[in-house]
Amino acid sequence: MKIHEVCNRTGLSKRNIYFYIKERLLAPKVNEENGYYDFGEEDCLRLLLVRELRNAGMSISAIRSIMKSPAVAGYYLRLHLNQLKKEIEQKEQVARSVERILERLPVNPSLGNVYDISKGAGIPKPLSTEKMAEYEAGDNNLVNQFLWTRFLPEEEFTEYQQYLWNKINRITGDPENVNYRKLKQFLSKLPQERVDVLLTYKRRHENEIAAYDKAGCVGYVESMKRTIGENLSCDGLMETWKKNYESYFYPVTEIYDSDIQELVAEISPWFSSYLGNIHRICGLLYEWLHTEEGRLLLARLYGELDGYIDLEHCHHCELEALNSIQVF
Amino acid sequence: MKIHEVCNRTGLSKRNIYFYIKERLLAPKVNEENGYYDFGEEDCLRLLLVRELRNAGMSISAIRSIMKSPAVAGYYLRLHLNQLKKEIEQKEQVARSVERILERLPVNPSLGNVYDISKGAGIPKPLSTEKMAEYEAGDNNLVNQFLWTRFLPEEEFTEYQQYLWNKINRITGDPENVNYRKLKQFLSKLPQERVDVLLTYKRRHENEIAAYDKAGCVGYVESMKRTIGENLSCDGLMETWKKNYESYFYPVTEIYDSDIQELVAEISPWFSSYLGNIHRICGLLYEWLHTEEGRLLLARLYGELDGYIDLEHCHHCELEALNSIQVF
DNA sequence: CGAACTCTAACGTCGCGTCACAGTGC
DNA sequence: TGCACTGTGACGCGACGTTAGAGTTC
Repeated sequence: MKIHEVCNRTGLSKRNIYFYIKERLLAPKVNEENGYYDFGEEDCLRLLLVRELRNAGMSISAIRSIMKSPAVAGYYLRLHLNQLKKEIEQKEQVARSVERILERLPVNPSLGNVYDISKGAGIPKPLSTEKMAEYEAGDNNLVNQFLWTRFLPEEEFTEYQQYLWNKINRITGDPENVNYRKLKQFLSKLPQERVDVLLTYKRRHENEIAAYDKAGCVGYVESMKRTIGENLSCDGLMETWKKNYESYFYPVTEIYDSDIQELVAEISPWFSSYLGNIHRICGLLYEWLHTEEGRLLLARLYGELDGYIDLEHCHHCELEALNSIQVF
Repeated sequence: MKIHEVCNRTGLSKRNIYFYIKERLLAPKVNEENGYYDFGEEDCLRLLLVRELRNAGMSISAIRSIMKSPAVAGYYLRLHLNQLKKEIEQKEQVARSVERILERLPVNPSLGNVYDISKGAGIPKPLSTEKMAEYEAGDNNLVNQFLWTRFLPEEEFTEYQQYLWNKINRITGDPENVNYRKLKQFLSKLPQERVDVLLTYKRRHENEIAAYDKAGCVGYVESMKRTIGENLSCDGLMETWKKNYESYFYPVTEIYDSDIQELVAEISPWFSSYLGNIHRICGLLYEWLHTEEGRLLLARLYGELDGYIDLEHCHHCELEALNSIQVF
């Protein structure tokens, strides 16, 4: 299919389609002889989807993330919804202020009149990116999208599963919840590529762990011993760890270790498997760290991460995070 | 005052202030010796006002119009309010659609899933500038701002005046009102500079007419004879007239000639004077056109403007408009 | 051979932020 | 003399629209 037909079928302009190609939202085949693009059905589908998401006001970069791995669609849609709500609230405030100005404005005002009246109308400050992050970055549902959706079953929820999912969102919905607030801030400051990398890496990696049998778990423990040792020697990684410990690693550990894990496990057999295996794995590693052989690594852990680790309080999650820190 | 202090007092950045100077929102004095700006109190006031209006989301060009002639502030604020309301409505529709998508989205969707669900969620088409113009460009209050505010008294309204003004807006608020709809479309298509020129020209010109005594009126009639004769010879102006007759000149004539004029005259002594004088002037001119001497011009009027004029139906406004058509 | 088509590059939009640089004041 | 300040110009952003031009197909 040549571009002309694609224009007809999608309603997009040629220039617009070229733009999306350059932005890597689609990569149609190229006819080597003349350099023409050769569009297929999937390219049309992608373009139509891009148009829908653009109409919804999503940015090209968010759309690119979705096109690369559709699994993150829920996360970015939820994020976008939060932003939309904030913008609506902002515009409504502005509209009310402008109405107040119009009510009070004399017929032939001077600049001073206009200023005095505008100043008194309570026009809000613009939404800066900082404030988007600093204050509440939307509801906690976004964090749950980030944490759990990759584990959830692919088929439509049963009523019970829906009930459990709603319950999770209700329990964690409290805006005062410290761990969720920290994660919200963390996520809103994290550049999009990093979010994508985290989400896709975690999905793949945790599914691997969920699929291990006992031998697999033991093998993984061995690799963790090596990897954690290596990571401890790398100053850059240790700095990353310390910098993100308060805002990411620790809150995630606490959330994984809270009552919520049971609810998620009840929704999702995958998460149940993951939970069982990661507990077994980290338990083995923890025991080994307290043997003669492991004592050296344990000492290095507490030496390097002075204050930035708490194995007694909750050992499994932090060890696994230390093992996977390269993706950061 | 140098720029550093202005930054402190206004909270704007240096670069931002330079930008506003380049955009002609203020023009501080320049020290000829070293080329430094010398800001005064009024410059600070202008900057503060600009910041308020920018926070309200107005464009630089609209703000420039207001800074040049604060009298148009009401018009542009009303216009901006209409746009805000449309944007809010649009965003709310989008937000509802995104919520529907999130409800229906499976946990690990394919691109096809995302597309099907998005398509079914009723995401609205983006607001194009054409649609802003083509459909209703907001409420009719904007048209009343355009038509009447320059006549209204500068002091705060009395209760009775407020009552009359509300009544005018109520009477003309019907979205089906043909003349108002035409004017709304006309205004929304007119570039901003043209709106400014029209508003400021009309304010000045009509105040002049309102101030005439009898001799002034007679003198003005003489000038109208000449000007209309000249304008009739100019093909460009005649084309302008015909092009805008249906969308502007005729609707304005009808509105000026409707019951509303009495309400405005009751609010505004200025308008009352203007109305009396323009009636007298156009009456004299109309009579003259039916004398031996004026017959030639009358014939040219009907010859040139075949179908685009209707002196019998409402003679005063069209003659005056023909006289002032150069501002178009 | 000419018209219609395909691709690419470059500039304009809007409201600034962010350098980089040259000149000035204390 | 050094350092803070003043001005100006250029580039960047996001999502394209709009030419302008070079090459290709029918």
